[in-house]
Amino acid sequence: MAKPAGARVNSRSPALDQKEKLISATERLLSSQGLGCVTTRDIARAAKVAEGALYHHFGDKAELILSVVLHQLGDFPDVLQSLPLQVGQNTVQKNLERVLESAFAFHFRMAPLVCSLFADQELLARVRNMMNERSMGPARSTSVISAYLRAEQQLGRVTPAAEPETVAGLMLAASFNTALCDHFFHGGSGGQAKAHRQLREAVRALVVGLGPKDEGKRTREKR
Amino acid sequence: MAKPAGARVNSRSPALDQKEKLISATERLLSSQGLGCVTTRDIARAAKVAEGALYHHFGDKAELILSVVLHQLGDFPDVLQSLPLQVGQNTVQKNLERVLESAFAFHFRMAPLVCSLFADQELLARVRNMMNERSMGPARSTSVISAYLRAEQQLGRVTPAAEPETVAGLMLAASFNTALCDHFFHGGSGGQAKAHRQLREAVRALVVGLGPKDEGKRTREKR
Amino acid sequence: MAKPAGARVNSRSPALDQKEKLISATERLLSSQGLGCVTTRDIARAAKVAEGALYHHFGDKAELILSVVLHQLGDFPDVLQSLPLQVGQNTVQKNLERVLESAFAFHFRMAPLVCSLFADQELLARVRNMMNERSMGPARSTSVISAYLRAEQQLGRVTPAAEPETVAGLMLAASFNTALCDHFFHGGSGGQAKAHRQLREAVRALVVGLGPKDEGKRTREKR
Amino acid sequence: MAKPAGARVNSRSPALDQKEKLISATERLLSSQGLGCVTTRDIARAAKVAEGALYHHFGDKAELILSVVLHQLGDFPDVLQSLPLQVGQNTVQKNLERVLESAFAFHFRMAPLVCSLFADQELLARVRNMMNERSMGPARSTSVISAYLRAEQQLGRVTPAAEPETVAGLMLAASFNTALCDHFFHGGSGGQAKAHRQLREAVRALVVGLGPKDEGKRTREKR
DNA sequence: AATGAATGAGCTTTCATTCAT
DNA sequence: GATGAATGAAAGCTCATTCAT
Repeated sequence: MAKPAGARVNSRSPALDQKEKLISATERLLSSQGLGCVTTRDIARAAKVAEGALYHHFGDKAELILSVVLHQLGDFPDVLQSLPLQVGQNTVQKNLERVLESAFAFHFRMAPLVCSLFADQELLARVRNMMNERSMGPARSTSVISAYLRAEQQLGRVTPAAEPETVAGLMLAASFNTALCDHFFHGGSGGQAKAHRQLREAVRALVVGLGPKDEGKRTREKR
Repeated sequence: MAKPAGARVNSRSPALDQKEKLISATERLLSSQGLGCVTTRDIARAAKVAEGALYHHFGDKAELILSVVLHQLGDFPDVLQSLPLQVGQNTVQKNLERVLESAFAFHFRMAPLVCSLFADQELLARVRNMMNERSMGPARSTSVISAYLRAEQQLGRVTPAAEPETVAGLMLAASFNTALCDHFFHGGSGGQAKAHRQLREAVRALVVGLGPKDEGKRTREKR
Repeated sequence: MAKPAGARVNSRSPALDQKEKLISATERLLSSQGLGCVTTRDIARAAKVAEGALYHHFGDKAELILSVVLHQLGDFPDVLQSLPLQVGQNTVQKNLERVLESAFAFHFRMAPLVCSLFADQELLARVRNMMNERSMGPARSTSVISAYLRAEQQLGRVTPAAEPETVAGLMLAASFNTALCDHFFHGGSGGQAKAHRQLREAVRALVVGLGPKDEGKRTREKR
Repeated sequence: MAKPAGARVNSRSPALDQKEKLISATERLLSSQGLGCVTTRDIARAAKVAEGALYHHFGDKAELILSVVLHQLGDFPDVLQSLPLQVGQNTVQKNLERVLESAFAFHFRMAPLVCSLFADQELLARVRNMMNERSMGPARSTSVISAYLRAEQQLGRVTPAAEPETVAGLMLAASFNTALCDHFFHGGSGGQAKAHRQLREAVRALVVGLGPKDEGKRTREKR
């Protein structure tokens, strides 16, 4: 992701160029064709690179796919970094809605690829290992959100009766599920608007029961 | 043309036998190897059937896969049929927990296959069409659960503030997500117990905010 | 071809029925699809007969094909039988034209099948043997025509300079060639009219040089 | 991308080598086994090339066959180019005999393959299109020969009564027919000598009627 | 490093033939 | 005899991977 100033005027090291071109071409193809139908030839052609070059940068096709998965999975958590700053700001609901919007964008992007890994258990296992080693996975997002919720509990803006981990998990589940269904039933072209509305309602449903005891109604009224 | 009752004691028409053997062998293989890695050869061998037989019973490989998907998807909704009978019985939470247990078993079984359809957009499209024609999909489950919730609202056991559709959706999302993550991160062998606990907590989190206003604590105490 | 009065009211022996149905169905299919694309299943379906029945009547598929070839090849020479009767009648040219018309109809029918035998040298060899054993082949047609020509030479209606065998061969070659080209270049739907005109001209070209010395012009004028 | 002059002494670009090897191996196999029995595996083995290589050079098997057909069909018309130069030389009969000799060699080579195309109507259609686009076909040969005949008519060496087109067509029909029958009835190993004699006689039969009026020894005079 | 022609194992699918009913 | 489900060898074709240039 860092972009070192290249020595050559016109580009970074061609090697890096190629590697990135391969990854982004693969990403593009995967989003339109499905893991099982993308060939190394397609990729090389789309990246405008020789087929053999793929094997300079990646041990095999699976490794390239792995890189793409990593690339896609990598860029989400950053979105969450601003959440802690929102503690006590706006309304809890508004803050959570904003987070879910990002989460959804992320889930919407990565769902087809991540799901299609199930088509190749071996590849899935490799991804699993990789993610375990780097402790990636939804746990991180969950913990950011639940930390936020705990902080709001401290401020009395969320009932202490709520289980932050569970609520966070529910929210992310809703987001991922909505994204997945959109792809599954509408080929990813289904009403994004509808998806967002669903998510807002999910947040509200959760917040309804999370507001400070005597505030329950008000929270709802604010919205 | 006549289909004489088989002379063999132990089986129905061999044709049906073969068809079923093919489907169940495929089901088995798919769950252990992934859609993209299962060949017709594997299937025939596992079903102890000639490779050509596959094409007597199914137009092509995709149609067989489709049958398996249908087979897996088909047996869930029945589980929900008893839910309406529970209205007013036990506690709301207990009833929902029980439903989610079935849902989870179903989701746990079908998630890998359904997800792996994303690896083959063409096949996915066929499944999509099939499901649309038969109006399968999560909408049905959601509506059963939300109908139940509405009934409980009438009885005053669930706060009228709750949006039944949304709550039902959240519950199913939680179930599917838990199942999926279990497969993704633990190869399906991860702690089923842990998954069930998570789901119970999810139900509680939702019920916390859904109990009748002055009962919130009690609901929790009961558990 | 003989049709013995069947014992049963409604049909001849079903076995014969089947055999004929198979042959004529095959004939029909071959004329529209090409030897290499006609499967035993197609044949059985077209003949409304079980696939296995084919093997009661014929040792294998090739034998059925062989029968069809025989059937097609068989019905021509009869057409020529009336030629000897024409000696001295009408004009030579008219008589030859009439013969060529029949020859062409025959050639037009059998050319695609006979030619497609070249796609399977083994089958071709079997046909060859069969034809040799029965001394089938163009030799017979040639000899009928050349006998006719010789007779006309006796009558002075054809110049003695003509080589009857050669002329007969040229005529049949023209007929077969015209039929073949029609199929090859126009899929058999090419102008039949044009083909007939070509053949008439071929006959004339040959007769022009064959007429008795002082009759050459007249022959042509008559036409 | 650059195509360096091969380091190997003995060959052109290996790619060209392969393509040619494939074509000539296919040609060889086709002449001994028949279109319907030659598999891509056979071809690859005979060409000492990997099976996959076939698909680098040709879109599919049919395209390779097409190339072979083109290759066979391509080299004839050149033979005719010298014919115009013979106008007025030698005797008409000698000139025509010489042409027919070449034609026969050509027909003898290509007949089995061209005929076997009838076994696969789809392939036949492709060949038909290809030939139409390039205006190949017997028309060209016919027109060269008939142009020659017309020139000889001008010189008075051929009677003006002859229809050059028709005579040319008859000659080529005789040639093709002779070749075809040789393959059909004698597997291509039948007496070539006999075939040549037949053709010479055919030419004579035609020329008998084509000689100039005052030269033709009667037969010709009359016409 | 970069190329892309070449490889060949392995895929889905077809089809002549068999055989229990 | 008649059936058609079942067989399995073999077909055409694909594609991840290698390697000479």
